[in-house]
Amino acid sequence: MAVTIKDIAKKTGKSITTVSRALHGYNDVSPETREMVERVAKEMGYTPNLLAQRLQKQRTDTIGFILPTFGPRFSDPFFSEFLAGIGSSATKYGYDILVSTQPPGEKELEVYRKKVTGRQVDGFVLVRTRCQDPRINFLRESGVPFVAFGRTEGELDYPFVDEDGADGMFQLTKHLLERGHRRIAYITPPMALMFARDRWQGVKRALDEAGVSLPDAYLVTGELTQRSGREAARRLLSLPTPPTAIIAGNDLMALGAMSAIQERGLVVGEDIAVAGFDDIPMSEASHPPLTTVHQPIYEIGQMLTEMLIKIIRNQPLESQQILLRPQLIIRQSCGE
Amino acid sequence: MAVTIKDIAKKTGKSITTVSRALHGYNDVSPETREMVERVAKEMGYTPNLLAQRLQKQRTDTIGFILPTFGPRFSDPFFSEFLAGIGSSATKYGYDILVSTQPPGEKELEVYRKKVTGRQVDGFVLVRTRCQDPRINFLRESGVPFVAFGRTEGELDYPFVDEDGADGMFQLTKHLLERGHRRIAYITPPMALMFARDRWQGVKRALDEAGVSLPDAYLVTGELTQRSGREAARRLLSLPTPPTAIIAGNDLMALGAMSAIQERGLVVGEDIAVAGFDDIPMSEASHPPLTTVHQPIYEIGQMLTEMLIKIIRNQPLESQQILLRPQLIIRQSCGE
DNA sequence: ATTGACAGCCAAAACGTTTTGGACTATAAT
DNA sequence: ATTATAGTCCAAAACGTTTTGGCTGTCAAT
Repeated sequence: MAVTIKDIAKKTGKSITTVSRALHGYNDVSPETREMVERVAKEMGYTPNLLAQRLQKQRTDTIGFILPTFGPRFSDPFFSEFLAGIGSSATKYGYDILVSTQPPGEKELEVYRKKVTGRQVDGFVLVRTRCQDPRINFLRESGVPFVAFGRTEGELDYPFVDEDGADGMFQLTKHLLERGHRRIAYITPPMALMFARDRWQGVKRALDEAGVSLPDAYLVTGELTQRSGREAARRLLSLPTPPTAIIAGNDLMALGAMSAIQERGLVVGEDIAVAGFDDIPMSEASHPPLTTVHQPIYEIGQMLTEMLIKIIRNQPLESQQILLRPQLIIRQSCGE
Repeated sequence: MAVTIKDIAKKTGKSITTVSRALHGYNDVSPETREMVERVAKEMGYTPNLLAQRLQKQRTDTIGFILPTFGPRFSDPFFSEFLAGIGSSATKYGYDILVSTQPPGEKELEVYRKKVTGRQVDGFVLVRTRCQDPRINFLRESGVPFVAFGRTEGELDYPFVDEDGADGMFQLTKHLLERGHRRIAYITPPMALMFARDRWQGVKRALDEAGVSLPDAYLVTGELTQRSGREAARRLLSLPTPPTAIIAGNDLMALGAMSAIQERGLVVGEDIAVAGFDDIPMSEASHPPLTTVHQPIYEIGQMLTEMLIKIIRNQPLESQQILLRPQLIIRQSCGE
């Protein structure tokens, strides 16, 4: 069926060794032979069998990326942008991306292990790090190259890119405090996620410094989706003394919160302020446009991939831990 | 480094043949041997080298999916949901997904070709079909298994799943007509995309049947993003006689259009109606919630993947072409 | 005439599996 | 005592590459 190096050897009358070497620019084949081999290869439509190549070379030129899907309707714009970033760098360096979907939990590590020992990938891009992240321990111990988007608690001896969520939320919360808000509520992602804890630290610090307290009822947990943001906001709005400002741990939940406010007939930005984190494209187009903290997802995907490839290739890394300074994006959802 | 079948053979004192057969449930190995092999394999942490396995078996258990990325900020919630659907079925049947990013154009087919002849994938899931789609011609001719989300012009002799966009838009447009709208504008995706043409047919037919004409200036093209939807809507609103209703070819553009309307101080659903297509999660949470046509992206991803796997395995397909009947979702963006 | 250097070529091993086509032993049937 | 049968086992080939460690012939220098 598919044409192999053997077919070319037969056609050209050379050995398969010579064909292989001719195609790879070795200098122990004569120019005429090389030219002939190349011509025949092209004529016959030869493409190397990557499986065989990889088996022999003991590397896969493939990067693993495991999507932490929760439930069926999984539609986080975050991931398509991130994946596009990974893809752009991967393509640039001739790598493929092997994607699996696997919810966090029991079988998770097994998937990672299988991909590694099964020689399917050369390394991993991790995403959504948890405070105690078994994946990181596992990969660190087994010596598999990996990079992470996000940090963990404990020792940070692995390569990562992260945005300083504490600083971002600090800026954002301060912005709200400066605008006079004192009853500020926070919708947090599950605290097991490292960035959730991080962002919460930022909120907390800003409030503490201003001497503002946040009652227990003002701290609610959402699942990162619009739907859960809306439900969380509904609860907040039903409190005896509802907040005058709601900060959400990500934009999707902030947008959900906006819709909960609007369904009550209140005006976001006037009656109540809303802010998010991520600056997904949607946030610019919402009504009112959402005040948020920018995160360059696409670029982070690119950076991580390039770092990973360097690690795989044993090339030096100029900086193996990158903490990005967040940028506050002020729009109208917290008032004019 | 990694433990191979050979190591197990050495340890157990059996041949590699026997080890292989023991691990695969052949009945020509004694129960004791089988048990011993299995125990040792587990002890040593054996995982088969998938590269070797695949090279030998001449199949890859991998599905190819090539993301048609346009430009750097590529953040379409559509794709993460679709990918999650593919992933769920792929995992179920033990397949992996190989993802590449590649904009439509010159080098596109080369990527497909390389993945096939390089034995990286057993088949493809195609997405965003174009009216004249070179990918389909190529795959059809080379006999590679594939399934497509969407149809093309010309002969439809390949397996696909699609939602009847013409019917969906027909229903939607009729809904607007029934509500008294006569000045209806349409923001279309690029007409080279099959679903764009399809949906436009539906709009057109509804208008024709009602004897309503759509002036040239009311038909504008967007690039499927919020940003382009907003820009298109701005143009429409600046017309001497602006439309009273705007239909967008997808939800993202509809949401962009809503923001253009709101930035003019107009009220969506009262001053002007807006409708979209897709029913992405965002549409439910927008303000006002968007009237749209539902598309079960996740399920479509699943269906396509299962179809593809059946084709790869030469199993019969109960129906190889599926056209889904769309469901109109009426919310508030076209009035109460 | 020998030696050395070099250009051009190739057989065979290796990567880790699965499968083919037996071989061997013990027991049962003739 | 021979022949079948069944139960275990295995050597070798195959999948398509790359790499190792040669070999052969030519030419120039000694």
